[in-house]
Amino acid sequence: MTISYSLRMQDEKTPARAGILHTTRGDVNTPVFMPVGTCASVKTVSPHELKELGAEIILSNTYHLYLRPSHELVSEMGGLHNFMNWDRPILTDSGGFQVFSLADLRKIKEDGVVFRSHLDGSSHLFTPERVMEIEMALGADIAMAFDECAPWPIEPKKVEEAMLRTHAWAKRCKDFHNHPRQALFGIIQGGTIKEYRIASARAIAEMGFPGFGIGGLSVGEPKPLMYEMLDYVIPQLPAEKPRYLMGVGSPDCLVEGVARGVDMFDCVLPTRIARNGTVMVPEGKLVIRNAEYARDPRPIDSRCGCYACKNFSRAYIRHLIKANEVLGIRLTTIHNLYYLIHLMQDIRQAILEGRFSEFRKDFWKVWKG
RNA sequence: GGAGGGGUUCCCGAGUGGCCAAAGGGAGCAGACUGUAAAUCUGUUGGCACCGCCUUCGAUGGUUCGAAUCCGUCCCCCUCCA
Repeated sequence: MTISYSLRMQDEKTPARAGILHTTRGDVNTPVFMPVGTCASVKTVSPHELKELGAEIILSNTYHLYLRPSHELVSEMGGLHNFMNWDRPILTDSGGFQVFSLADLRKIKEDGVVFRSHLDGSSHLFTPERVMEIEMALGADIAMAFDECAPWPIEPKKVEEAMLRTHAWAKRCKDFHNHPRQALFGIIQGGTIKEYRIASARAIAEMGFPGFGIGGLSVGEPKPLMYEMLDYVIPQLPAEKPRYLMGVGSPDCLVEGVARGVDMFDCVLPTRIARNGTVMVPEGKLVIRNAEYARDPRPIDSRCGCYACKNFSRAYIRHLIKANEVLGIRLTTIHNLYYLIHLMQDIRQAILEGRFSEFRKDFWKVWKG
């Protein structure tokens, strides 16, 4: 077994749980938030800083690294960890999300997906087998199966097609994958249809992956609908394996995801909104670029222990953002990542101490959205 | 002193009789952002009693049904020649 999950504490009132994900590159405490480094870099922050922020595992992307600099080059440079100088666990997404996000540049076929490169227009066929080759070459600790992330809203027929294709591809990924030090996670689809979600969870669970991605959510559907889907999916999954809610990362969704039994999350939200001048605070978000903070001497959040909050005022950070100084987006990125990583630490602690429900209640008392 | 060019809405800058409250860019203000084609994108930026009216294109006086656009005078800036 390349990866295993051990449960430390199961919440009594909810499916929430705290555990440890054991990988060949070390343990990861769950529930965990994984910062996203699509192109082998968590935008604006160094691996050293990521560690200081408390990041235990990060995400990278098969499709983007395949296009540039190419998986062969990464492999030649000693694999992804060596290439980017990150010695903790890495999870690579398969390119399944790009089936959704680059919808105008791809064509789905039964055998795989033909992408037209956004870099130079060239065509690239992504089959499950090809994706496995690329992910094995990159050498992350966890690889994701190649799936079809469907948009929302969409006709039920299309949801079913995407789901069945994802199942077929998951099987092909599993049959092809043979990296000795890399775990392969399957991905559950099924849109926002209860029957499909349950069927997909069962089908993927049956294939015996060491962990499960819950995909196709957080693509525009209302949050309550996403929560509802989690309520259907999680009970179908084996308790001894980790569950990963893909692409979810707003604080409220993290709390509610954990409350439903999710162990892992990733999201570009904290890093992206940071670059666009917004920071996360317990009340929700604070648009630091707005004029009301021009003369605000306070830190982003006086309760926060991050480097930005320990050293700089809102006025200064706003100035940096407005002036397009890179330090500005670095500080907001550092703050947002710190906030989410520490939110997860707090959640873990609450679960371990048997007070998760109170924690959740307190979170919602403060949260304004 | 002579010759030429120019002064446009916060800034740069287009417009040379009506379709002009005036292109475009910048700056400003606000919104969006959830497995990253994103330091991106969208909206907005004279006033108001806002499907209409008022004020604005250096100043002022004219021509005209109608002027940022044409004419007179004045003010200011730039280039070249003395």
